Amino acid sequence: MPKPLYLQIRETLLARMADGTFRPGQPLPSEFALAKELDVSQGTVRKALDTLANDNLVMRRQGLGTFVPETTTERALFQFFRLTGTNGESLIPEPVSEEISRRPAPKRIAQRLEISTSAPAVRIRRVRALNGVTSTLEDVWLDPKHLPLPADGQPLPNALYTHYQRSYSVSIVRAEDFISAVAAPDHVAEAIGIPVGGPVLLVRRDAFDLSGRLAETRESYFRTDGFGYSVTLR
Amino acid sequence: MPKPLYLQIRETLLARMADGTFRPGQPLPSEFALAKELDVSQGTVRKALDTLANDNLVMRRQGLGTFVPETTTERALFQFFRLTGTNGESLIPEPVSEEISRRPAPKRIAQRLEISTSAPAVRIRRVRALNGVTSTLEDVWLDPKHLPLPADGQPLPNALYTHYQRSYSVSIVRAEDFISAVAAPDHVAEAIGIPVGGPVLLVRRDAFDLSGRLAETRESYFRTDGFGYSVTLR
DNA sequence: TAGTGGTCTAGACCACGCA
DNA sequence: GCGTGGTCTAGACCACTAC
Repeated sequence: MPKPLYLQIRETLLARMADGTFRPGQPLPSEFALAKELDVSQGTVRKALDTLANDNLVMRRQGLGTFVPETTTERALFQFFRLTGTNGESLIPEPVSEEISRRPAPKRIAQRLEISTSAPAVRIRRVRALNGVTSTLEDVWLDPKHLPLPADGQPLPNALYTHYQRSYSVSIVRAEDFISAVAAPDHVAEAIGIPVGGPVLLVRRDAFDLSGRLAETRESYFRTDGFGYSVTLR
Repeated sequence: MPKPLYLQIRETLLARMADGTFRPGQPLPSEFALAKELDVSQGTVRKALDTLANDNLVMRRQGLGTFVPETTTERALFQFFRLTGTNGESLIPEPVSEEISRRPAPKRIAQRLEISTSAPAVRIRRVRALNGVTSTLEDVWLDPKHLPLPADGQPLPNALYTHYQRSYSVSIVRAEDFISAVAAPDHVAEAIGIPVGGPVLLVRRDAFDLSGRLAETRESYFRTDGFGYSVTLR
């Protein structure tokens, strides 16, 4: 019992995005061109493209074409940065400091990255501000075999996802967040200017690329006076 | 410049769900029947139904029909209860205590419900347990003109949304959560057995019905040792 | 067997962006 | 004016459910 045609087409198109045949920012061939090449009707190609557009995996613009989305800074912020002000206004994080190191990952991180605790992993520790107030410390962990990351000392873009895509052709398309409240550890409290043990939001995030592979895992601490994590369920 | 036909059909069908012409648990007329009645092609009705199904506003089952979803307990838990264990397992809240009262709402609540701070509102204060551990206290606030709610002393179902639908034909279809970390206030700490001032997750939720109207607002405190709020972004 | 939604096709016309 | 995606239609056949 094979999958429906349009889902097979979807997989084909996704594979071409993952392997670089279709590149971010570039248009896909037109519906008719794809239909002819893949030997199905234009309506079936359309249905495949519709499901992809629905998952934010392509962007369609009438009169222009169907595009592989670029992980622009705006897009990364809009799609994946869920912190808003108390009234729902969006916020833009401003860099305060960052530090890249290579070190063995703690067990819980190593497990998520599926690497050994003795192998060195890349850790990016960033402190950022919201509305001018230093309010977040986050540790991003990467498997260097997958995302080697730049030499130390080189400044990172504010939006890492943009950088993954441009430098390594890794497009982040899905993130799973696990949110809890914890007492601020010493280094967090110091970095973001709150009392040790004060309540902070801890967001553990696993981010996945086009092929469904885990690309990074991060742990972000936020002070939440004046803002919070917003999400809509339907 | 009128809306596309299929969106007009969508609105028509939504209106019929909101006004009770189509009732929860009941099937809609078939695609062909709707097409004939509304004088459009079956494909257009299908497209309207597809968008509704995509938003979880109808449920389609091949060979059976298209149904107005019932807010079953399972559905309410699956769709709107985002607390999971550390490894992502779903959790089922068990009632510990509840107390219904009518009282003026604090200003921030009154503003969200769009009622006056002097008018009495309904407050449901519930304490619930997860995995046998008392871990959440939540205050649900209602506008009695919209959802009068049962006489005191009468037990409430564990899932309020089910009750709203059965007793008042109010179907909750969308919720907006705003999540922060706070120091546990006295009454929360006492209720869920943690130290006063310890970190707890505070989830403020606005829940909306089929017609887009705010049906309730709630503030839930959770201790997050052993579980957390899970969400997937794409 | 009858009726439902699911897939697939084919073709017409519209709205938009651009040269 | 041309090519793109967006809407709408019509009809064929498949897969599932109920009786």
